[in-house]
Amino acid sequence: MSTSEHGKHTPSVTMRDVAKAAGVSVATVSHVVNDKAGARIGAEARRRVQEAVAALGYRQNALAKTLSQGTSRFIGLVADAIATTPFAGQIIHGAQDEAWKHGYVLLVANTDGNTAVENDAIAMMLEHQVHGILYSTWYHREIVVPEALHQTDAVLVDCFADGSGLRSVVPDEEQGGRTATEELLAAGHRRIAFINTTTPSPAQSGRLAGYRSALTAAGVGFDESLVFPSEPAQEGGYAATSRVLASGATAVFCHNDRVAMGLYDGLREHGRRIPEDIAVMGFDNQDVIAAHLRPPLSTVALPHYELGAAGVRVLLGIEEPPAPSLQLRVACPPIQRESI
Amino acid sequence: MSTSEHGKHTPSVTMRDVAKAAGVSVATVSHVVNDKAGARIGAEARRRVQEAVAALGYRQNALAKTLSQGTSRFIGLVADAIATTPFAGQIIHGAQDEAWKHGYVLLVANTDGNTAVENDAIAMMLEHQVHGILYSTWYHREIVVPEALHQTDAVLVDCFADGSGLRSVVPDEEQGGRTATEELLAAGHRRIAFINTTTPSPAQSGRLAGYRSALTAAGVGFDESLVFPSEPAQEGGYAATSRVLASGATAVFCHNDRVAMGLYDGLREHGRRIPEDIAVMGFDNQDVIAAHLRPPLSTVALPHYELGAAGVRVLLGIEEPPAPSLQLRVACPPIQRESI
DNA sequence: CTGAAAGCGCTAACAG
DNA sequence: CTGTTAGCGCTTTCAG
Repeated sequence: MSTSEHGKHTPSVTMRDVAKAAGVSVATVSHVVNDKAGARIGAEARRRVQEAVAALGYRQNALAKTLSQGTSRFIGLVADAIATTPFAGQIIHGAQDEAWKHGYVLLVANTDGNTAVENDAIAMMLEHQVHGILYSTWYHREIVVPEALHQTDAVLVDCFADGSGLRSVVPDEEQGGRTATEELLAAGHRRIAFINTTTPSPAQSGRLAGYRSALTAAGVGFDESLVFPSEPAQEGGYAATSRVLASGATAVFCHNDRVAMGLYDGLREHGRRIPEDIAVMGFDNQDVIAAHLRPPLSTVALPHYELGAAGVRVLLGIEEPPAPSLQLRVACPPIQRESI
Repeated sequence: MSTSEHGKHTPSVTMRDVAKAAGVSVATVSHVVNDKAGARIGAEARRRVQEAVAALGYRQNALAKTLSQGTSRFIGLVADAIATTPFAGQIIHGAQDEAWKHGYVLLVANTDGNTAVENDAIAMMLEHQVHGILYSTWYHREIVVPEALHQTDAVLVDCFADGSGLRSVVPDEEQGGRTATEELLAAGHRRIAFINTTTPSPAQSGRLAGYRSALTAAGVGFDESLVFPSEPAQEGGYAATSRVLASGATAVFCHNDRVAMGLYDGLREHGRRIPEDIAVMGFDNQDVIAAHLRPPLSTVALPHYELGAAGVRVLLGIEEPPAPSLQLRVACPPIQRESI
């Protein structure tokens, strides 16, 4: 260790240093390090520059570059809850991968849903000259757009705000509900119960609509008495067990994996085997749960990674949500395991 | 909508614009917007500047500022898996909150454990003049440090590399194991089984050491035959059930919550009630699982949020890991629920 | 083919 | 108290 403390702090080799070492001008260096198209640089000069770069360990200063070009390579991601759920992480992951792919870098901020923090976060991103902002929530819902968001290009991820004029990317709840139901139908079930959440949300109405449409399309018909309300957690699924059993259903589509997990418990207590006696379908594909229940739970995945990735694509103008909703709906694919 | 497309793209009001509008120089503007200590600015001038700022909607350009000051406000976080687990998100969250608190901004990158990506990520961060880098893994382990990391200030989070000279922040596995065991001891148990993982890791040895020391300290003594090997997932806990039962233990400390979840299943099949017939203690406090098992699982929490936060504190020199290990161990607190 | 020079938006002495 | 003036590291015409 030559330096004191831990700081290997930037001896900062600049372009000028490289230029001097290579015996050329900074303009030339700039051209070779950026592989400028229109710039015809002599083989000899180019070689000398490259050698100098290697020798000195030169690295561009992305900030200076941004300043001089006037265009930044940052994309901001403000989330209401990075951590409350395993899901949020996937959104970050998808956004980061996609941003990276296009040469952008992600600036993240967590706000815990606090409006003041939210505004600060957005302000900070604006000061950093972000190209745009991804505003995401950890579960699909309608939001009221923070005022500050309008000062830049923004796209909503896993949330939406009708009439705001903002583009958004959300999971296709209806298609998801339909898919889940179709899986059960395909296994031969005709009497399919649906334990739905009592919380009003796009998930509640969308999944129900999907369930209904799949049933109808299969000529089975929708039976109101087969849908059971429940809080969207283990406790709710457990509590719904006897009613579901009493309905004579041979399969049950649960609003989410946690409900399914509770139902598993209830079913077991009633001595029912899954899937022999009754099939169970979840929703969300919450890994820690779904993949490890016994039997592993068949479910439908919430495409969080894709939401994040699609968010940056929309922001960069690579993809365009259809008018008039300006919502890009991304599919929720079925995950087959052993509960059907 | 006045502008075409979605771009409210930076009309960019600069300091010069403000200066002109306020009839002062840019230096004056700089002083008032930064509330410079030593700068005595007349009340009148200050007011005019503030008005101009408000009127024009001026916002600092953080990048230009950085460039001129030579010191950036970025902290990089490179993670091997942002999303694979609910945990990683908490590290980001903690790091982000703490960084923010000190006026820093988090730049995140996910590498999926891919070395090439890792180096690119680090290079990118260096180009952005980060103040330093937090290198984190999603489970506590020893790593080999990417070469590039040595080119800046770095601290390891949830991992370590003895002899690398790098400071790290890790969970205190031993204290965690001790705490878990003590909870069981406090409930009056004397014959306490331990289902440990078969995977060598700081968690494996640390939790065992803690279990052992708690037992010894309580005068109960360590009994090798009470520790059962298991893969660290539901399946392992389930499989260990009969052996555990045969041992006559009245309580069992599981290597993690997932193992506990599997054990719950096994115990139920054997007709044992928790905690009446046998007490169960987990580890990790994996929310989706622990809080919603029936009965809710008592466990010990892995302090991911704190790891992230402490990581930035160490990076900023606010906290200093003790030599010679250079490891800052953060406590794993017990979470009491109803399985004991 | 290559170099000089003018900025990008802001800060920091240093003069007045 | 406030304005001038150099840069920070890089890009980008525009000459040569």
